[in-house]
Order: sequence, then structure tokens, then C-alpha cells
Amino acid sequence: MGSRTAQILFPVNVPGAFDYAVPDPMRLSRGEFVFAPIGKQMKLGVVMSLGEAEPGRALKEIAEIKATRALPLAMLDFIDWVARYNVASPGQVLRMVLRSWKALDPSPVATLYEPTGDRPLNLTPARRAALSEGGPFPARASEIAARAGISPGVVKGLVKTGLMRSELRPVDAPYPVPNPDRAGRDLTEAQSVAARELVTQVQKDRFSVSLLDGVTGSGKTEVYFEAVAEALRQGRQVLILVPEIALTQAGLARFAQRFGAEPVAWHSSITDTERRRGWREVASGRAQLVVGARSALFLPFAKLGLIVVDEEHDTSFKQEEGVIYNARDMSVLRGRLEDRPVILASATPSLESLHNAQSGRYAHIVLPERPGAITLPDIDLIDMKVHKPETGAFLSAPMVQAVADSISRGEQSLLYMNRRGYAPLILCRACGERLKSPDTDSWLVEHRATGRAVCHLTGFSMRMPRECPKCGAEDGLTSIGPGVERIADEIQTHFPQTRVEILSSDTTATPDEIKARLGRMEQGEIDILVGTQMVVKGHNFPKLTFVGVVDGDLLMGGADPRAGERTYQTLVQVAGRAGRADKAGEALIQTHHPEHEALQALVAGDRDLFVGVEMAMREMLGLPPYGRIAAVILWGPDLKKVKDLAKDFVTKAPRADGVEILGPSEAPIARLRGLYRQRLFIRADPDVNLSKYMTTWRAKQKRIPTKYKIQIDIDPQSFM
DNA sequence: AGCACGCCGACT
DNA sequence: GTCGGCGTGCTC
Repeated sequence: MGSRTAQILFPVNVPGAFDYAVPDPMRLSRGEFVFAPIGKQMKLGVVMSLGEAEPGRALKEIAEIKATRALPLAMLDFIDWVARYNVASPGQVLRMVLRSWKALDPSPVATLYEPTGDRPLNLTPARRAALSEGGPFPARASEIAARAGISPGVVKGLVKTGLMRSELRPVDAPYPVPNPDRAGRDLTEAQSVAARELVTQVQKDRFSVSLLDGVTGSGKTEVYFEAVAEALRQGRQVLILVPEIALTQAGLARFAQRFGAEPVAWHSSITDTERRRGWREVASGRAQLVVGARSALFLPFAKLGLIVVDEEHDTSFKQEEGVIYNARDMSVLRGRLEDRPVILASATPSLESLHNAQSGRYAHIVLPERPGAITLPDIDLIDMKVHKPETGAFLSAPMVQAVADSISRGEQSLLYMNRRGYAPLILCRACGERLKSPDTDSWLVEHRATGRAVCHLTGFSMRMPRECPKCGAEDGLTSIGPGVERIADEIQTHFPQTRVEILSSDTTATPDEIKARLGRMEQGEIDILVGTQMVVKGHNFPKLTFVGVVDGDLLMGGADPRAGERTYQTLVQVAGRAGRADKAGEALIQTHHPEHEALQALVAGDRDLFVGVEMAMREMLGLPPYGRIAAVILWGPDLKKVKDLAKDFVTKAPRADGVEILGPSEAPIARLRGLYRQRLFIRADPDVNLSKYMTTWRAKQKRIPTKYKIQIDIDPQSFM
């Protein structure tokens, strides 16, 4: 008779799950949480699978089953697949799933107090205050005390007199239930057709991917809301992934408006309490609507009905640290494992998704522009080789003129400059020294507002020095190049009477400040807004009619094969800010490369033109979506050792047809936080299983010193 | 991820 | 002499 075993996965970075003996009376199922001895400690792990013991192999015994809800089985598969696809250990993936350990325990309870409603007689002032000003009830004694300006002891005293009652309540209350049948906005005929198609996919009750492709103002959100409503009607849960930047109160409000209940908001900076509550409510199946950043994909949904990835092209879906993954791609994977539909929505879809739509793997649902809706502005290019600004200036004459025209019409302008601070480079005229971060190969950016020199990669900052730290020359330091602060200065000198403000993460650190500034913009209290990436999303300003892109070339060049695509996507979004219902706005883009196809397509308003040219180029080079890429970054404290490690690692590459290896070479950021970085590139034909290839490759590398790391990035988005 | 083991320098 | 620094290796 064979005894039973279980494979237990621990949330630690070991290659896989460990085998344990299941003690005889224990009833155990997959997904359950158990305590088991590992080394000298007792750890919490998850039962991945059950089996029969092979004779003659001594195994330790599982100690105990934890009394908590088991992980859904689809989640176990998902953990395994995510690990394999991204060349990570399943333990690391489990650790992402278990970000909130406390969620496995029952909710903590709090004592809440409320008035019994008995007629108060002869009350002391403190007691009267507690009853009249302590509300809303029920509440904690400390909350009532704070509101009434009394001490918590008074509240407890009222319980003794019978004027208040106390009650133990779980701290983690259920979320309000969304109502799918609240009326949404009226849909046009084209929108209804698209919505019906998506609803049909939800009703089919199995895996499918739909690319919802519609320009700004085509009502994408309203259309996918219909599919969300259908999944909610089925009593299932819906996950909507949005870029981190969209997770503001304003961003969440539209979900609350449509479904009459605040959704679960999930992102990296929610409090522990919210995280615990959200995790538990999602795991129980009670929380129905989750709006979150990429990490929400690892929540243990009990009955997932639909996943929506909004702005699917957005680069913030790529996790760049720890387990490196792309939440958009992992959404499709999860949809497949759960056998549920996935919707990818975008005004500027990624070439990967477009390719999948064209080849029929995804349903392609195209929304036409809505008549009477916000229309895209007229877009023109300014050739900076022709319209050179004066030395030290960055705005060309046509750009300044366009702002002047907008001001004279009493309208607003937006200048887009995706660089924080005043100047990206501080140079010594005397000796040529460029100010750098002490342990990182990146220039310090001058921030004039705070008088500091800042490293944008590491956060290092110092007081802006008066003399050159190298040669000591006084007043030799010069600011080279523009940032938002400098552009704001420049435009202000052109128009001293206008109200110019900056919107960047430096000038507006808190959500309240952002809200306030956007509010002033909406109210027309700002004439010219100079902003970074922060201005791109959402917000429509009715009086904004001109958008100027200060540097249309910023994203081009370098090793990034998606630079053209991202330039196009960003500029469409930025230019779209100037859209108006009654008349088209205007957008001007300053560039040194007016011939670039991304810019030409933008001017022509012809996305297909750009996509066609870009696809042809990708196909010729065998790049995504016509091939696969991976990156390897090797880093450590000693330059020579990192170089040797990289060379040695390359010699271990398995032989395979259709795989090319480039490098090793110095990474663009050659030194980061004191660590030297070398980089490899791998390009493979589409039929190569690149994840498997990289796994085999890494297995050939024996252990390396702990201070050295080999990081594998499947389908890299960042090329630094 | 922990935890132990082991090999080096600064104290009682 | 030993206390403890952290670099290295292992956990079914």
C-alpha cells in the first residue's frame, strides 16, 4: 500500500515545489494552505498536487492544515505558467499572490458603538456631545470621541447607562454590490453593435480575446461596460486592469457612476487594511468588481467572469522588478487558464495585439469615431532644422505664434515636454565635466524650483553646487537642454501677463495637488499648462485648443525597437487633449526628423499607414510580433567580473535553430547604484519556445556569487 | 527567503 | 582565547 504525498510550494525563491508525506488521517486537497517543516523552520505553503510515495524515499510530514480558504485551482495553474513563461521560480510568483499574508486569517474585529435611542435624562455635557455630535454611528469609541471632542471613556460610560450599545464587527466589511442594470450612457448604433459583440463573448462562457480598437472619444469605456455588466449579471467577478496613472479618485469615479458602487481599487500603494480586505473579499467571491494596476492580476478570484485590459498598449503593464512580467500578456494567459473572455481596449493598440487581431487569433472590434464627439486636432510638424530657436531657447517661432493665437482667442494651451526639472544636463564650461550621480551612470538633472541636482534613476539629490566639483571653477556650470521648468520659464518670458503652470510629479506630488491643478485648468484659471506624461491621460479641458509637443524626437533613437510605436502612441494621446466637440483643435510637434513615418502618419491622421510601415520593418528584422525577443542583464560590483560572467554565460548558450544572440555589451545604464551592468539580446523565430530556451540556458549556469545577478526579461519593453 | 556553517578581524 | 561580521549553500 503506497502512502500519500503532496507537493508543497513555499513562497520562497527555490526552483520548485517540495515533496512531503501526508500523515494518515489528514484529508488534503489541492490549493489548501499547510504548515510544513522546511530546514529548521515551519513554513506556510500551498498544496500544488497530490501523489503516491515512491518506495525508499524518506519524506518529512506535513504538520498541519491552515484553517482558511484554499487557493482556486486555476490559480495554481496560473502560478506555474507565469513562472515558466517569465523564467522565474514558482515560489516567487506565489509570493506575489500572497502579498497580504493577513488576508488568510479571519478579519480582525472592532467594538463599535451606537445610541440605543433611549430618552436621555440629566445628561452631562460630555455625554450629550457624544450622542449628538459623535455620529455617524456605529463607530469606534475613539472616532466618536474625536468627533465630539470628549474622551473615549465617556462612550463606554454611556453603554453602562444603557444609552449606547456596543457590538463586535469585523473590520473588513464586504464591498457594496455593483448593479449591472443601472442605465449606462446611450450608445450610438455602432457602439451598440460593438457592445453586443462583446456581450456575446461573455455569454459564450469560454476563453476568447477581443481587441476593442477605437479612437479617443469613440466611447470605448461605455462599450466594454456592457460586457462588464453582463459578467456581473452572471454573478461573476470582473477584473479591469488600468495603467497606474488612471487609478485616481477621478479615474475610479466613472466605474462607481456606472455600477452604483465603488469598485475594489487595487494598486501598489493601498494600505495594509485595504489590501487585506480586498484580497479576502476577492477570494470569497463577494467582491465583484476590481479595478487595479498590474498586480491585481494576481488576486485569487473565486469566480472570475471577465478580464478587461484598458489602454492595453500602455508600458506600465510591464513589471520591471522581481518577477518580470507583462500584465497584458498574463491577462490573456489567465483568461485561457480560467476559460473566460478577455477584452483588450486601446485607441492605439500595440502592434502585437493588432497582429493577433489581423491573423484572427483575436476578435477585432473597431469603433468608428462618434459624430459630434471630440475630434482629433489638426496636427502639423515643425522642422527644427528650419525653425531654429535662438541659443538657449527651445520653442520655435511657429510654436510661440500658435500659443499667441490661442491666447488672443481667450483659449488655453498645453505644452508637452516629457522631462522633469529645469535642464537634463549640468556641464562645466571650464573643464567639460558633466555632473553625475555618485554611483550611477546618469546625468544629474537640474531642478531650479528646489535648487537641487537630482538623479532621476536612483532619487539621489544634492544642493545645486556653485562651483564645479571637479575643477573648482566658479560660475562655470551651465544648464544644457530643456525640462518642463525651463519651458515654463521660456513661455512666460514670451507672455509675461499669462498664467503659466507646471504639471509634473515634482510640482504636484499628492493626488490632491494634481486634482487642484487640473481643476484650475478646467475652470480656465490657467492659460498655459506645461506638463510631463502626467497630462496625457484622461482629462478633457473644454477651453484647450492648442497642444505643442516640445520634443517629438525624445522617444526615438536608441536600441528600442518599439521607439517609433511609442512615439506614435504618445503623440496621438497628447495631441488628443486639444480635441473639442464643436471644432477641431490644433497640435504642433517640433522635430528634427519630420520625415519619420510615425510623424508622417500622425499628420496624415492615417494609423494604417504607420502600422503598415512599422509591421513591414518588424517582419524584415524578425522582431515582435514576427519574432520573439529576450534580454539578459548581468550585474555586480566588479566591472571585470561582470564582464567575465557575461562572456562565460554566452558560451553556455544552448545551440538552437532560429535563435540569435547579440552581446554581451555594456548596458545603456552601465552602472546603477554602484553595480556594473552588462547586457545580452536574444532574438528568436516565432516558432521557438523562448521561455523554455532561456530556462535551459540558465540551468547550465552554476551558482554565482550572491552579489552578482543574472536577470532574464522575456519580451523586454525597456532597453536601459 | 531564512538559517547554519565557516572563515576572518576586534575585543575581554 | 572567543564574539560576531557576512559570504556561501541548502532546504523535500
